[in-house]
This record gives sequence, C-alpha cells and structure tokens, in this order.
Amino acid sequence: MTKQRRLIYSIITNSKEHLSAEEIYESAKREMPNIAIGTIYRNLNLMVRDGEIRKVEIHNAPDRFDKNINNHDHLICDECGKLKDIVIKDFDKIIEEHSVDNITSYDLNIHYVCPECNTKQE
Amino acid sequence: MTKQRRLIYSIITNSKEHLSAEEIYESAKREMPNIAIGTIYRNLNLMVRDGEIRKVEIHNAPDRFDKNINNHDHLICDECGKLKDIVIKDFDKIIEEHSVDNITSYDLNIHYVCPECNTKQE
DNA sequence: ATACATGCAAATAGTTTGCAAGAAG
DNA sequence: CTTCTTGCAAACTATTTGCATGTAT
Repeated sequence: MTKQRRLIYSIITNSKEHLSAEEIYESAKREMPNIAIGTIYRNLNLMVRDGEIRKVEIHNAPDRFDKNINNHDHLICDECGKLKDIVIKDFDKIIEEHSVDNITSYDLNIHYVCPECNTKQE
Repeated sequence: MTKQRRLIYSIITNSKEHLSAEEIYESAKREMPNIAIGTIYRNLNLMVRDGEIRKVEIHNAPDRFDKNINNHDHLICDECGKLKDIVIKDFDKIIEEHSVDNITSYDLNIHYVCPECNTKQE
C-alpha cells in the first residue's frame, strides 16, 4: 500500500468517467510529478487482479478502468469515445440457452452515438 | 487485383479456421516467398472495407479474419485460442429493448473452453 | 532487515506507413 | 504512360519488463 497506489485508486473512484491509463497518469502527475507510467500500469493490473477495479478493453483504443465491478456491459460512443454502463438483463441466461458449456466470461461492447454527440450533430 | 490479393483471399476462403494476419502471411510465403507482411495487412484492410471478409478483434491476441460476413458472434477457447461462430438469435432486438438509440454495431465475444480442449483435460 | 514498489529506459507485439521500384490496366 | 501496389524498413501505440534505487513494514 504505497501512496502511489492510493492516489491511483482515488483518481479512479473519484472520476465519473472511465479513464484510460494515460488519463490517470496525467491526473496523478499533478499530485506527484515524478510518478512513472509503468507504476500506473503495474498498480492498475494489481487492482484488476484483486477485483478492486475492472478493466474495459476496447478495440483500437486504450483500455479503460472502471470502479464499477458489478456485472455490466458498455456503450461506447463512436464520436467522443466516452463509455456508459449498461446492464443487459438475463444475458447469462440468453447465452446458456444456446447450449454452450464451459463459459468463462463474455465481452460485450455496443457502439453507438451518445445523446450528447447526437444533438451536437443536428 | 494483384496476384498477392488473389492469393490472400484464397487462403482465407479455403481455410476452415479463423486465421490471423501472421498465419495468412506464413501460408502465403509458401506460394510467394517474397510477399511482405505489410502487403498482407494492406490487402486485409481493403477486403474488410469492401465487405469481402470480416475482421474479428480479440483482446490480447492478434486480429483474426473471417470469410463469413453474415451477422454472427464468436466463441473463443481460452485454451487453444480457436474461434467458432455462434448466432445469438434476436440479439439486435434484445439490445433495442434497452432503449438505446443510434447503435452502429456491437461486438460480442464469448470466452469458454471448447469441447476438444475440455475432453483433453480429463 | 528485507521484501516489495518505484522511476527510468528499453523492449515488446501487432499493425501501419513512407518511399522508391515494380506491375497493372 | 500513369496510377495503383508492392517489398522493405522504419515508425507507431499501448503496454510490459529489467534493473538499480528507494520505501514500507
């Protein structure tokens, strides 16, 4: 439990957004200018392993980190890149009905244009 | 329409597997030893853009290329890494029921242990 | 004390790109 | 001919890692 780790954790839990490692790094540097990007990644991975946070992997974009560790999926805006949580109800059951055994996890990202970007476009 | 492109396309359509760029490269080199990996990627991207093939993006693993361009999702084996196609019926409707507008695409990969690897383990 | 975490820099993997030479229409 | 594509090598992005030093317990 170093102060670096405490800082990184607080940045994630205090943010309303799903931050990338780079964004966490920029934010952390304001408090600790010498903090290294390697330290950010190492701590993020430890926290993910220990179930304190969740990693959201997105294609063609850096991973993002989520304080919400409950079962949920993500909406990803094609315009601004921001994420929102979504819960697809009974999704586990839907998959099980397709008679697939030994499921370890699944990974669902829905791409869309978020309401904010959609109104901007008009 | 170069012979490189024709070769790459035939490798994909003749394969029963979902090949990675590297695997396509290895296979192509047997016919054309001087073919460059850059040529593989350039042609794959063109074919994806033109809808001739589909790119399957998997986290922590190289992209794979799929001759099946119909709507379908993928099962990914955690042991051997091989992919299988799966169609989750009415999945579009399930998402729409969650009152999300402006959906452009979605991306569902289900991780599991495939029957082949599962019997091996016992 | 001593085990673990850090900062730094270099390495890694997968993919993309600039450019001069070559092939296609 | 002239446009598009190739082969090659270098660049790129996100992330990981080796190592000597520093910090926590």
